[in-house]
Parts: sequence; structure tokens; C-alpha cells
Amino acid sequence: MPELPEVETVARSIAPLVGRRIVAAEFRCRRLLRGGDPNRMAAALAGRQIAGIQRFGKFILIHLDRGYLMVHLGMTGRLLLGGPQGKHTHAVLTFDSGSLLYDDSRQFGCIQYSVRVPKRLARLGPEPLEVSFEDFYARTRRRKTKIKALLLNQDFVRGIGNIYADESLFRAGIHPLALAGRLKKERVRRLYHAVQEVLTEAIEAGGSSISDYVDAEGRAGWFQMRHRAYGRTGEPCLTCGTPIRRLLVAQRSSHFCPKCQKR
DNA sequence: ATCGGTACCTGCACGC
DNA sequence: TGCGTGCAGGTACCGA
Repeated sequence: MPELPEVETVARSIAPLVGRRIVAAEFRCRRLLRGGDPNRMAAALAGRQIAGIQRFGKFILIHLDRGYLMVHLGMTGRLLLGGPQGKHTHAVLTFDSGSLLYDDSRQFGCIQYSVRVPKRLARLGPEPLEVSFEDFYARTRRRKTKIKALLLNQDFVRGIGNIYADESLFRAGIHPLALAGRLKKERVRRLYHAVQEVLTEAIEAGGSSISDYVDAEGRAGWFQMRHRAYGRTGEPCLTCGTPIRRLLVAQRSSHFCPKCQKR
């Protein structure tokens, strides 16, 4: 579910935890820990104070007074401040008052504790809202892959997922199958600005709630009302009226206007 | 080094 | 009502 705007919204909504101390931690799903031991993690977290919260692409890095807790929401992960626990509540952090729940029906997300900043974060590309155009452009050069696949690659830039890739390509007028390395500089520039525009608007809208995404306070986003391509297969293009088409790129559905978006 | 394909899970909507 | 199919915001890993 969550891409950069959703993760940013979640990260902001758990900001009230900064300064609070973890009284107890419980992990009920081994898969979620990616090899970590539930009891050792719980022991390491008990007594720790939240020092800060940072987002890296789709990852949330919670700084503790000793070590880091890295959270990825996968497709269906949620962080919730309090609220009822369900059959997919896989982790619970208890504070002196209140709690933070991790809920994830598909179990594609992960939570990892480490003393140092996890190495995975160092391999990610730059933040799309901070990268310069020259760097963004340079990263597309000599790439033989399709532009849609490149946008989804977190080592290219971090945080873009299926929705915002489609929305950005639509606004830039670029076909998802266009080869990244062959795009002219001015077309890459349009894409660069489209990515920033779409992500900025989506953050302002609190993200996209397609089926069940909500922030830690249970609030849904409304950027789905602004989608022009994603999920609009068969509906008229808002620019030219041509029906939006869907095809598979990198095994992900891609929605685009066959008339407005050129290869 | 890069690329495409597959695996990992559960839930839901759909047609029969 | 049940059953099979396809689809879903994600990444990691494999072989070519």
C-alpha cells in the first residue's frame, strides 16, 4: 500500500512518540523480523527512549537512545497509535501511556532492531524531493530498462511505488515502456518535475487511500481523488478523453493514456 | 553490474 | 453457498 507520501504521513503521525520511553515490546510474527529473534528484540527495546523519527524512501527509521528500529510497511502494513488489536497485529510497543501497534495482513513488511543504522538504507537512491535534476538525469543514462521499472527501483530514487510512478509518467506524457536511457533530456526534466509535483500534492493530501490505508491516528488520505491514470483503466483520459489502458511492466500493472503518453 | 522473472502472504471481488 | 481465478500500495533473490 504505502509509498513515499503514505509513509511520510505515517511518520508524521507517530511524531508524538518522540521523547517517550518503551515500557515493553512484543513480537508475534517471526517473518516480520527477517531472522531476528522476537525475545531478544523485545529485551533490547524495553526501557529505550524514542529519540527521533526519520523517513528514508518507504522506510521509517526510529532513532532510540541506543540503536535504531527500522520499519517497512510492505503492502499492507500499518502503524497505529493504540486502538483495538486484531488477528494481524504482529508487534506491540507499550509506552507509559498508550501503545504503538504494527498490523500487516500480508506480512510483506518488516521491523528490525540494530545498534547501527541498517546498511540497506545506504544503498537506496536519493530522496526524489531533494535530488537535483542533474543527478536525476545522470541516473537515467545508460539504463537499458523501461522508465516505469526504473521509477520503481528504490536504488534509482527512493520512495516511488506503483501509484506515483503511473501518475508521474502520465503528467510527464511519457509511456511506461519508454527506455529510460533513450529519453531526451527535456523529457527527463518533465518527469523530474512531475514526480516532485505529484509527491508534494500527495503528501498534502495525506496520501492515497485505495482500500484500507490510514495513518497512525486512523485518518485516510484523499489523493486517490486526484489520480489521473492509476486505477482508471477504461475511463476517459482527463486530458483527451481516450480510454486509459492497462498493461504489465515489471510484473506490475501500469495505467496510461495511449494518446498522451509517447514512447 | 543490470535486467526480468519468481516467491513470499492474505483478503477481496468476480463469475459460475 | 461454495469454489476457482485474478488482483492488490512491497522487496528479496535467483539465474541469465
